[in-house]
Amino acid sequence: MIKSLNDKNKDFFEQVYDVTRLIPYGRVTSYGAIASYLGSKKSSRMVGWAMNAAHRIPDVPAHRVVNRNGLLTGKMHFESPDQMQRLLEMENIEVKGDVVVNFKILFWDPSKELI
DNA sequence: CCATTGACTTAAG
DNA sequence: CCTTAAGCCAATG
Repeated sequence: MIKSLNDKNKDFFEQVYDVTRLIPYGRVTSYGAIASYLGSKKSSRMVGWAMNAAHRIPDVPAHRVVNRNGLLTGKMHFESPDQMQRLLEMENIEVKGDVVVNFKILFWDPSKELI
């Protein structure tokens, strides 16, 4: 152990990354759903913050995480504002007016679909 | 150390 | 439909 990163540093964030990686292709979920699955539904803000920090992690499909209305609230934080929508459309997810069409059908709830 | 902000959500008016 | 307010908690100034 040379650098010894803080062991506790990977509590909430790491779990968020894990769940996010498990989102199936062509499906989406919400910050609240992830937060709820991890225990605190009201910590959805932290999920958003985790996504912000997830930029350094290539395996985390942050574009599959939207808010509870299917709105692409985090699109501003991508390389370009239209990148998020583009990535979604690339997975056959239709986006209209920054909102995921059929969001409620494409919605992937970790606490229900993930065991 | 205190204040503000934010990729959120829910409730109330 | 729009505005406040509250709850949550890390990061930033």
